[in-house]
Formats: sequence, C-alpha cells, structure tokens
Amino acid sequence: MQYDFNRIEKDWQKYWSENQTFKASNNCEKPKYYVLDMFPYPSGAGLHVGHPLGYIASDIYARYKRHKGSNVLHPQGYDSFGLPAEQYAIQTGQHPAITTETNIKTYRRQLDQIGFSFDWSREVRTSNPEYYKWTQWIFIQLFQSYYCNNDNKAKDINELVSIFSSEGNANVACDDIIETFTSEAWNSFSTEEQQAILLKYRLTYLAETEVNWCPALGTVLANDEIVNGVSERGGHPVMRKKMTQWSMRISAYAERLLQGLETIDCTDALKETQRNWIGKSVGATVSFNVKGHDESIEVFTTRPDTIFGVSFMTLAPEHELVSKLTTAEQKAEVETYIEKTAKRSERDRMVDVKTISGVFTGAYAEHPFTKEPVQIWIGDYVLASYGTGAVMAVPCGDQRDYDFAKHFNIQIPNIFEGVDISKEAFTGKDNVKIANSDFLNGMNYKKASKRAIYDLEQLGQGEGKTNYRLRDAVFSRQRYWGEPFPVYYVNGMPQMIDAEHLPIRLPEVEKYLPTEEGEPPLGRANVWAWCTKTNTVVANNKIDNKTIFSLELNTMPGWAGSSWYFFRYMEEAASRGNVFASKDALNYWENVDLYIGGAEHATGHLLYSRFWVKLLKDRGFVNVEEPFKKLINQGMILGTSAIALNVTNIRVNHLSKLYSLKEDEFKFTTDYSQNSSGQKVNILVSKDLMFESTNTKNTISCSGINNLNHDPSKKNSLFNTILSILDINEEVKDELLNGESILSYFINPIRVDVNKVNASDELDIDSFKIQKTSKEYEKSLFILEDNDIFLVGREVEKMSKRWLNVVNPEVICEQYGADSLRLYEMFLGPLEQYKPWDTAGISGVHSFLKKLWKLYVDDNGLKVNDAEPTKDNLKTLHKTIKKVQEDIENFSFNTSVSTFMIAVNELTAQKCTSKEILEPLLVLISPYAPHIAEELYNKLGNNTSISTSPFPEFDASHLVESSKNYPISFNGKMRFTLELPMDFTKDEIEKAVMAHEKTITQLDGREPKKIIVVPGKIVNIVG
RNA sequence: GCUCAAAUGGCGGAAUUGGUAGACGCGCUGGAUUCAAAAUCCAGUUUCUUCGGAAGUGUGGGUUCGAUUCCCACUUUGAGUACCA
Repeated sequence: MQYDFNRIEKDWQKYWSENQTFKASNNCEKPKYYVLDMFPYPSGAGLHVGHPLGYIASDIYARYKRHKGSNVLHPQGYDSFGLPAEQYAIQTGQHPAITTETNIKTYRRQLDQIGFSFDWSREVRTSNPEYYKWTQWIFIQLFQSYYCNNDNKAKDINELVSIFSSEGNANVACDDIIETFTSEAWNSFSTEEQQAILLKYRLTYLAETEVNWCPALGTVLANDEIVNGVSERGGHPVMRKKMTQWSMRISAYAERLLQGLETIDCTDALKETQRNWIGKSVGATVSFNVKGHDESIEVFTTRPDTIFGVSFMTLAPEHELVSKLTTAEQKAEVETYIEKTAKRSERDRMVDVKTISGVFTGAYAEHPFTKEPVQIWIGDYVLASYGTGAVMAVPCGDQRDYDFAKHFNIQIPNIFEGVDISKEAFTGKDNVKIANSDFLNGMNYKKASKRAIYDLEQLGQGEGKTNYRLRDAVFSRQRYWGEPFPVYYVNGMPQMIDAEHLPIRLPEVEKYLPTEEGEPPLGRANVWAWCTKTNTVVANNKIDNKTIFSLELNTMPGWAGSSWYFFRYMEEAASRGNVFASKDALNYWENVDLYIGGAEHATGHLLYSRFWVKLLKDRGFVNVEEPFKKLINQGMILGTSAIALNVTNIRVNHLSKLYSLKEDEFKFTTDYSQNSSGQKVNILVSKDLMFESTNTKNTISCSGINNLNHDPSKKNSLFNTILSILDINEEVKDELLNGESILSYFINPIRVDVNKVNASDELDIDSFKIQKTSKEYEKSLFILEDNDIFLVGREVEKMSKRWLNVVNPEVICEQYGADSLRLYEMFLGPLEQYKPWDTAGISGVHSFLKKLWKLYVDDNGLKVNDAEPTKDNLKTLHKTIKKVQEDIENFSFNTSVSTFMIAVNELTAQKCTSKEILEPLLVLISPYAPHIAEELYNKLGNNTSISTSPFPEFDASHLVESSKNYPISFNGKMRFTLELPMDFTKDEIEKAVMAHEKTITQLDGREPKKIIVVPGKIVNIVG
C-alpha cells in the first residue's frame, strides 16, 4: 500500500471539521492553554510558503499541549480592515467588503489545506459589524476615562467632574492645562467650556495636532507607520500638517508599558525596541527668566548637575517664544532662518545632521543661580516635538552643544574637574567631580543632580521630571475601509453615541475617494447623520443641529481592531451578542499564553494592544495587566530567485575599418562586473536585440559570467547562438573569427520563474515560455550548456511576486502533501531566524514520511504486531521522546524533525514491528505531521483521533548504558576512541588508556604531564 | 553615530551546564535495480595529506587539562533607532 498523502490529508481534514475535533470548551477541568497567531490581513495575493511558518509552529505547540492534557484555545481570524482593499476599491469601484470576502475565502482554503488545528467556530473579522461594534464600544470607554496620576490608573471621567465641581482642578495635574481653576469657576463655565477642558483629560481626545500627512495615501499616519521618512505602505513621502484629529493618550501609560515589559517572556531585542520607543529619560525641567520680558523659557535636561556649564540656550525654530524675544536688529536674520528651515523637509533634516546652523535672537535669559546673562539662539538641531522644544546648552558636556558653540564662537566653560575639553565635549558621568559650579563643586553626578534640583525647587525655577519619547497616537484616518467612530458633533463638541445603539455601520458611498472639498470618503455618504430622537443614522440633508447632527467623517486606523481581538476569541461565538467577551470566558482564559507573529509589529500592534488591555483592566472589564505571557517572533522565509542573463544590445565593430588594433584571437568585449560566488549563469538572448546599437548604458552585476561558453567551436556557445539569430553573413563571421572585428554585447540579469527551475538549477524552458508572466521571453533564445540544458544562478531575496520567486503552499501540498510542507518549514532552521526557501530540499522530509509509512505498512498491509520490543527499540523510542519533548518546549522545532528521521532510520534498521514502540512514536510525530499520524494510528485499530491521546512518558531506565566509547584526547584534541565499561573507576580508565597502543604512538616516548579523566565523559592527556 | 543579534562544509543547519565539531537533510560522486527514466536501496562527501596523520567553527589575543561555547579587541553581515537635550 502506497503513502497516498492527498487522499489521507483530505480525509482527515474532513474528519476534524465534521467532528469539531479542535473546538475549545469554556467549561473544562483540564488546565487551559491559549496559543495565538497574529491574525493575517487577507490580501489579494493569497498565502505564499513564508506566511504559514508561524502558524505551523503555533499549531505544533497547540497540538503538543493537547497531548499533554491541556484544554487548548487555538483560534484564527482576519484583520480585514485596511488600505489595500480600499486602494483596490478606488481603482475598480468594487466594494471593499466584497474583495475582502473573496480574499478570505482564498485564505481559508489555503489554511485548511495545511491541516491546522484551529477552532474556526471562534473566528473573528475586524470588519464585521458585530465585531467592530465592540471596537467602537472600547473607544467610548476610552473617551469616558481619564488617567489619575495619584492612583496610577484610568478612572471614570465622571469622578473627575465631581472633583472639579467640589474642589477645582488644583489636585488633578494635567500637562495640557497650565491654568488651574476653582470649583466655583468650574461651575460657572458653560457646557462647551467644561467639555473643552474635559477633552484635555480624556484618554481619547480631539485636538489640533501636527500630524504626519501622506498626500499620496490621502491620510495621516502614526509614527510607527512611517519608515525612514516615507510611508511604510507604498513608500510615499510624508509631511507635517496641522489637523484636528482623534488621539489616544497612550503617553499616560508610558511608565506602566515600560514596567510591564519585565513580566513578558520574549527576546531582549523586542523589549529593547519597546524601551527605545517609550524612551524614558529622567532629569529636570528648568525655567530661565528672559531679561527684559515677563516670559520664561522652560527646558528639559537629563543633566541638572551641569547647570553651571550653561553658556547659551537654543530654541527650536518653531518655538512659540521666538518671535516675541527676537530683538529688532536680529529680526531679519531670524526670519530668514526660520523660513529656510521650514522649507527643509523632516527627511532632509534627518539625513543631513552634520551641518551646523542657527542664529542669535539678540535676547538674553538669566541664569537661575549666577543671574549672568545667557544668549538665546535658535537652531534646528533642537526639535520642537521633543521635551519643551528648548535646551539649556552645556557645551562642555554635550557634543552637539559643543559643536554649536565652536561654530559660533560661544564660550565653553569647563565644569569638570581634571577633564580636557579642548577637543571634544565630555559626555561621561561617572568618576568625575563637578567644578566651577558654586555649591555643586566637588560632587559627583548623582549628588550634584539631586542638589541642583533641590535648589531649583527652592527658587521655584525647576523640578525633577521624567520625560518620555512616546507620543500620543493619532487615531483618525481619512479613509473609508475602517471602523466608523461612534461620534456626532453638537456645537463642534464631540458626543458619544450610547453603547446600546452600536454598531454604527459603515455607510454606503458611491466612490471611495475624498470629496472635492477635501473631506474623507465618508463625506460622500448620503445617509450619515445622527438623530438623537430615534437614535439612528439618518440622511445628512436632514441635519438641523437640534435633533439631527453630523457624524464623524474619519474612520479608525488599522490597529484599532487588532488591539483587543485576542479577548474576542475567548467567548464562544454563540454567546457573543451582548458582550465583547463574558466575565466567565475572561476569567477562564485570562490572557494569551503563547503569541507568535512577525517582529515588524514590535512597536505598533504590541504597544497599542498592551495599552488597551491596561485601560480595560483599569476600568474593570478584564483582569489581566498584559495581553501576552510569552511572545515569539518568527523569522521571515526568503525566496531563492532564479537569475538568467539577458543579452540586450549587440554590435559588431569592424576593426579593420575603425581601429588598427591587432587581435590575435577571436574576442568578445563585455561590460560587466562579477561577484565572487562563481556560480554558473546562462544567457537568454532576446530576438529583439538592436543590432549595431550604440546604447552603452546597460551594465550588470551578476555572478559567474566567467563560466560562459564563449568557445566558437562549441555548438551552443554564446557566439554561435548570437550569430544564428543575428543572421550574420559569412564574411562578417570570418572577420570575427579572425579577430578583425569585435562583437560586443550587453547583458542584464533577469529573474525567471523559480517554479520552473529544478533542484539542479535547470530551467524548464518550454513550460517557462508559455507562462503568462513570461510572455516577454517567448521570442528569446537560450544559450544552452553542451548537454542542452539551461542553468540559472541563484539569489536569496524577499519572497515577492515582483521577483518571480513566490512559492505557493497549495502547489507544495498537492505535490508533496501538507505534512511534508509542515515538516519542511520547521526543518529549514530555527523558528526565529531568517532563512531561504528552496523547494528542492523538500524531497528530504518527503522521503522521510514515505519511510515512516513503510515502517507500518507494506504491500501486504499492516506490518505492526504485538512483538515484544527489543532493548534497542526501547532505547530509540525513549531517547526520541526525551529529545522531542525538550525541543518542543524550547521551540526548537528544526531539531526534532532530525530526531524523527534518526528514530525512523534506526527502527527501520532494527526491523521493528512492535506496536508498543510504533504507536507512541505516532503521538510524538503527530503535532508535526498530523495527517499521516492519524491515518496510521487509525490503522493500528484506534477509532478516535490521535490528537488527544497522551504524550508518551519518558523512561530513563531504557537509556542506561553499560559501556562508554571514551574519546581520548591529547592536549584537548581527540585522537581516538576507546570502548570501556561504564563502571570503571578513574584509575581503571587511566590504566586502560595508558596501556593502549595508540596512546604510546601519540606520546612517542614522552611522559604525560597530566592525565585528566572525567568518568563517563572524556580522557585528556597533556603531554 | 548608538543599541541588539549573528558569523560553522558547495547549501540549510546541528553540537541543551566548556568535554568526540560538521548531527539531520539538500546537492554532488560512485554503485545496485531498470530496455530506459522516475522512484527506491547501498557506499562516499570539511580541507590538506607522504595515507602514518595534520589543520580546521569571521580575525587577533586571553582564561582553561580542554573553547563553536566564557572574556577582551577588531572585521563583516543583518535588525532596530536616530540631532531625544
């Protein structure tokens, strides 16, 4: 009987689905375990083999946990709101909901084919109104909350209102409100005034903010959606623009987000990335009075100890005080400078960090202690968006201040004892004493900082302060395909729609573009106003601002729906109606035990999720502080592109006529450079070549060109192929062969479809040419090797349609089966590492599965019987149990695949047929290759799924050895091995080794200086 | 610039607390089977070698009886971050 993987896999996938084998229960005695994948965005391109990597790993772990007796929740869903569907809708007019639905179907088909143990009954889709109802609901909770700094948690905004009306805001500090008010004042404010103040406290708020506007995408972007100054999606330029936007006060949680990292099990790299993003710095604010003005300039510094080293101040060009302070004489110069820097884009400023520029305002501040005048400058090295947008410059202790001072000839006082600052600033902290600093003299960094802050506080000119880089997150997108806000406007003030009326469904629009007036696409909706009487969405032409009001036109960003979806899975689909997840479900599942996904979400998704979970905890809706206990980032699977070279331009120069060069042999000139790998690369010759072209622009960089077959005597040489297509007459051919002319050609590397190349790098030319994507090569000629094959070179790069290196998992499943795909993806290398895909290698794991099959079944049917296992059988089984269990728990899936191979090779050699060995072996393999495991398990006479049969117990007694093959080393180098009984003592071992003839040869008459014997391990002789 | 990670055959990679470097697989070489191919099976495959051996885990040093593993310096690659006061 053959291993018919296609039949087996289809059968078992059907069985699992019909029997709901992987349906998780919310009522179970077993311990819970929650394994989650980052849910995919269902793109039109479908899955390639790189996508399922993390899903396979999590599936193995989920299946392992079931064998180990856990009640496992392993759900899957779709992050189905997003830009690509909308872009496609703009181009085609097709509603994004329709394309999304189609894409989801493709994804589901592809996922099902791989045999995941997902509980699909709990599927979520962020674009489903029954789902985004609760995204809107969470938004309302954010709006109804403020962050209480005293208790360090979010609280109901109504508590704040009662505080205001009884005692004012004196005890409720807020960075955005400088003025305090009394309870009387509060009570006298109009409703609008009160709301405007409350908005500054709410965790989501509407504010005019400077945002990252991306004109090409027609929307704003969050900081983490921008990479190197351009949009993450599409790489479009981004500019700064002031807009009224919803923001999320994630900054309120900065400290808790930082502290919480300690409790998460993930790589240090990921923690470090998040720490950087939060960017905590401890220091002080200092305010400098401006001479001749009532104003003072507030700065943030991490080095209050260096305050006596201040020799000037620098303001960001955008700083609000610049225009007020600048003196008449300096006005013109300052204005020119501001204009100049405004023109420089953010990107230019980032790229060009070396040029020092700035200008003196003419104004002076007063040093808080010495009362000496301090020049006030502006300079674009100071960023308006960080700290207070102003710095106290200490040139002796900060390299940028130092460079600035040198450049503009400002004095550089030295306040460090025994440090030479003639060449550069001293940026160290430790082991140096402060000097020339009045009351700080002789103190170290720590002491001086403390003292400086104390004295500043006495003066009322500063205090200790912690600053965070983490900015509030802009939450509005000028887009259609996202969650609508549950918000309408009364007198310009945002009002929440009552939760009971949710969801507010996306309205229909006839086009998915912004309106002519520049409003977001929702501005096109005809039915998009809120009636407070009926509590329904009604037509906009009825707006009367009495009972019918305009609704918010922005939608929420992509990260809204993904910031809480892990809770939604906890609730069984049937009972999701009235809650985002019930208390019972939340109590039972708590949070995600294992979360696997891409590292690209390290700052965005993970921070936002953690933020929302903390809010939900503070407000009593969930009882966990962090959403994920353990996090693993899977590495990307890269594609292996197939490279051929394409001859684009050929010309023949008649030497005898043009030059007087003497060539004693036939000669080609080629314009190329080459790399060192020396791999064989062939050349396609395009028939559309331009004969006698003078285009010399094409140059190439490709491997192995030196191996090309130039030899005119070989039938398939480049020379002969070119001549044949150019139809060069005999006379020219003679000239070329006699060295009278030079044939020059230009070569470009081109990618050919990797799926048409076999394991030996041979291209299947005929099937390649008839491919849709390869039509342009229909007319090309291929320079063949002498054995008439066409070889390609290889290049490892990201898997992408563009590079023709995409491998579809469906094709692999049909050809080799899902079990082969699963095993191979794991076998490629460590989960977290980047590694190239090479379809050729899959034959290894595929033949392993065939060998496994043959261990159980042959032409006569089942081979397995009740034979007593041999000692060797037991040893193989138990060392496999031990290793596989350790590997899974360490997420070292690649090594357990080799362990399986070794086990099967050994058992085959041992001719093992014992059920006592072969049945537990199936359980070990089943997380990795579930279909074949189920099939064989069934053949062994079991009529239930293997998925919950217990994981075999490891018994160490089977591994006990009676002898050990000792490696005998000389000076640490192993020279030979010697089989000795395990119970030999040190002395006995030493005696046996010293008596050995090879020892005598090795020592060659020398007396050993020392003999090290580690019983059971090694013998080392030092000579 | 700063932070972090990595570097092992032709390739992917293994070596779990310092103890036989190159497991397992791909590819390659030879052989068996076959009319032939596919499939399968067997043997070999780090390099050099005078066939006794010797060298060898990016480079240079150190600790140790013994280092791919620990320490120091450097080189290269990748990732993150960027005038953060």
